[in-house]
Amino acid sequence: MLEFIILGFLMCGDTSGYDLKQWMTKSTSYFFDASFGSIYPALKRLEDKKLVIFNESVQGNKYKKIYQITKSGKETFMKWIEEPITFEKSRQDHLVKIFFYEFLSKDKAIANLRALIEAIEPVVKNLNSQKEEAAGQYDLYQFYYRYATMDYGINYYHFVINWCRDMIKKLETDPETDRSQRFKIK
Amino acid sequence: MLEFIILGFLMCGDTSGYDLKQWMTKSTSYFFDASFGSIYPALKRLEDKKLVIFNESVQGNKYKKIYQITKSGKETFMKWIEEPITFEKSRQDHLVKIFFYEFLSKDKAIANLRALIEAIEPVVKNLNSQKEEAAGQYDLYQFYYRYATMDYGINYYHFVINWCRDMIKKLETDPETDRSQRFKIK
DNA sequence: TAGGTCATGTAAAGAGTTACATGATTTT
DNA sequence: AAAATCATGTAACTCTTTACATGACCTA
Repeated sequence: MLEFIILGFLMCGDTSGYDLKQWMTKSTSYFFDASFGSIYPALKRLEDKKLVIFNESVQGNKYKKIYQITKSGKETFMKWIEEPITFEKSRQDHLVKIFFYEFLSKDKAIANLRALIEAIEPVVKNLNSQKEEAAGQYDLYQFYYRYATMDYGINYYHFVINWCRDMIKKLETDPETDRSQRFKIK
Repeated sequence: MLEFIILGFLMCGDTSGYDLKQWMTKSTSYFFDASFGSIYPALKRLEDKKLVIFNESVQGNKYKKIYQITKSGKETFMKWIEEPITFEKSRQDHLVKIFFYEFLSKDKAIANLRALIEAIEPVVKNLNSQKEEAAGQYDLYQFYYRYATMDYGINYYHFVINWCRDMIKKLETDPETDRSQRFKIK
């Protein structure tokens, strides 16, 4: 997966491993991210397979490896992008604890759900400002799909926040939902 | 994470490694799943830490290890469940290809988006019937949170499907969105 | 001149899946 | 009698992060 994403970014223009990470942080990190510890070895593998080449850019004593996609790399990428999208159930770690919230007191459940909302809110704000920034810089038509994935991200976060809010509301109005007493450790 | 989920299931009652997997498939697989290759070693680790114990259940020549949570296991679980929910950006693999769909022809993009919808639809249907099944068997109040997470799943899938439909509609009505010609391999 | 950022890379550890091995029991 | 399912377990592999190492450049 990571190797294809790198090829995708290189389809858009030559860049370094370091900058690749910056691009990911700015544009894909809300649905896909990678650390330097996986990016650099991935570039090495792509180089071994001759899907990318690099040119050393030296400025003073500072050097940079500028990677470029090869013809074979472009073909590999196009083959991948044309294939059907495989739908994998994605892990939603925040649901795991909530699934077992029957064991938590209602007050604590509400407090933790509120804290979750507060943890998500800055992420949406960040994504919103990224979208606005992108709107000023790029052509809406050419980057149609990127805008769409950003909208996906924003709406997905809103969905999670609204689901939490709904839950809090129901917990606050229904006096029957605290069953945690049953499970007190004896 | 897996170890805590196992403790959570054992909080609800004694069970075997095999049945643990069945429970996960039925109730958490749309946001968390694990294979036997991770469940059995996890049970072993929990046993080493004395958070669970097991009793051998022998019926004829067939044996089963029935695991039970210990007092220390319950305390470990309760400590975990009370902690704030950490929000991690979750990988949404289906977005990765779409992010780069500027390189795909509009026709192929639409076809692949339609295929994605068709891949998600049976998953929603499955989750819907699970929810109905659960509604008949369990107390709505006691399993309030489980219903809520199922609703999350169903609504999340609907969200993805609607986002894809919206995209298809926009692609079909707007003649400007096919820019893939630019990127043909020379 | 100290601390932050730029820039690349590696080693170890973590968390998981896939594939296999084993053998009993149940279904067709 | 064969095939599917029940039931446990291990070994190899994959993919990833974290932590570290190195060194240059930039800014307060």
